[in-house]
Amino acid sequence: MARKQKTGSTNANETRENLLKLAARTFGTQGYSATTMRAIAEQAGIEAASIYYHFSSKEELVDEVMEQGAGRIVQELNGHIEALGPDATAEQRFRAAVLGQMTGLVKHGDFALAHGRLLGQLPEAVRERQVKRRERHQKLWNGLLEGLRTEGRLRGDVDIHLARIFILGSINSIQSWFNPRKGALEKIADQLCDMFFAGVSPPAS
Amino acid sequence: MARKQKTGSTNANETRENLLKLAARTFGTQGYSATTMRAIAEQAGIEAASIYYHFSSKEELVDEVMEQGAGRIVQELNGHIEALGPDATAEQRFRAAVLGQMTGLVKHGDFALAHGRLLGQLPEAVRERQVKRRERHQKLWNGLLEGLRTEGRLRGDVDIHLARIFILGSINSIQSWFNPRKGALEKIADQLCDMFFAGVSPPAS
DNA sequence: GTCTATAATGGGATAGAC
DNA sequence: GTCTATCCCATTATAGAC
Repeated sequence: MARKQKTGSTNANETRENLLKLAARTFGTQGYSATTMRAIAEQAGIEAASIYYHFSSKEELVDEVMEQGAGRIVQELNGHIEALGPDATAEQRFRAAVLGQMTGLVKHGDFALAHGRLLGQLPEAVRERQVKRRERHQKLWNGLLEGLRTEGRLRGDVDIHLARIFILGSINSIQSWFNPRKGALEKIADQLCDMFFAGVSPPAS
Repeated sequence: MARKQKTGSTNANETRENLLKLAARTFGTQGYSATTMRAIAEQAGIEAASIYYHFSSKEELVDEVMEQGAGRIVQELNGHIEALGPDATAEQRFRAAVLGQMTGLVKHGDFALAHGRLLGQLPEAVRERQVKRRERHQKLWNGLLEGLRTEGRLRGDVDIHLARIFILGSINSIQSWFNPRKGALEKIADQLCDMFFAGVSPPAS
C-alpha cells in the first residue's frame, strides 16, 4: 500500500518525479544546452527558481534523467530474460533481450530517448559515468552473443563485435520510427531476429 | 589549375572553408546550442564578429554544414555505384552503396558526424530542409533494396522497410567506433554485407 | 577582411519573503 | 515548497573604425 509522506504541504516527491519526466522529454527533443530550466519549469507550472528546491543544478537534473533512462532499459531487458527461467537456450535469451530492449525503449520513451541522444552533449562528470554504464551494457550483449557461439548458433567466421554493433544499431533505431499502430513490437523483434539469425547461423545443411 | 581570387587581401574563400570545417567539428561534438560563435572563431584565430562577414548568422552556418555533410555522403555513395558501370547486378550496386556510404562517413568525418547528430537540434527552417533530404536518401536505399528483390536476392517475406532500417542503422553506427588501424573499411563493409545477405537471401538449396 | 565596442536578450543560480 | 527579485555572465548580432 502507498506510504504517507513525512513532509506536509504539497508532495515534494510527486513534483520531483513530474519535473524529471518533463526534463527527460525536453532534454531528449531539444538537447542538453537548448533545454532551459525556465522551459522545464513552465511545463510544470512553476517558476525556474523552484526547481532548485528539488535539484541542486541542471547538471544533477540531467544526471538523474540519464540514470533513469539507462536503468529502465536494463531493467526491462533483464526482466524479459529472467522470465524465461534458468533452462532457456542462448537463442531464447537473445531473442528475449532484443524484445526486452525494444520494449524498454518504447515503454520509457522520454527517458530512453534522452539517454540515447544526450551522451555526446553532457557535462564531463555526467558523461564519464554514463560512458561506463554503456560499456557495461555492451558487455551484457557480448555475453549474450558468446552464449550463442557456445551453443553453436553463430558461424565461426562471424565477428562478435560487429554482430553486436549490427543488432544494437538496429534495435536502437526503433526510437526514430516505431509506431504502435504499424505492428506489434513482438512481431518486429521477431522479424529482426529472423534476419539476424538467418545471417549468422550456419547453413542448415 | 588554381584560379586566382578577384578579392585582394587575405583570401575570403579560404577563411570561409576553414570556418565551415571548424564549425562542422564543433557542432558535431558539442551539439548546436552548445556551439558558440566565439568557440568557432577562437579556433580559427579570429573574433566572433568576423564570422559575420562570411556567414549571415549561426543558422546559415549550420545549414551549410548540414548541406555539405549530406552532399558529401551522397556523392561518395553515388561515385562508388557509378564506378561499377551500367551492367552491374543489384547486389554489386548494393555492396558498392554500403562501402560508399561508409567511406563517405569516414572520409568526411566532421561533416558527416554533424549531419548525423544535429537533425533533432536544428532551428525549424533548417531542420525541415534536412528532413526532406533524408527522405530522398532513404528512397535511394529503398530503390537499391527493390533492385535486390527484382533480381531474386531478397526472400519474399522480408520487409524492405525493416531491412533498410537494419542496414542503415548498422552502416551509420560506424561513426562511433571505426578505427582505421583496426581493419580496412572494405573488409568491414564486406562482413556487414555478408551478414546481411546470408539473412535476406533465399536458402541456397 | 578583421577589429573593438556594445546592444539586446536570455541563461543558471541564489537570497530571502511568504 | 514556491514565489519575486536579482546577480552575473554568456550569447547572437550589429555598427563603425581601420
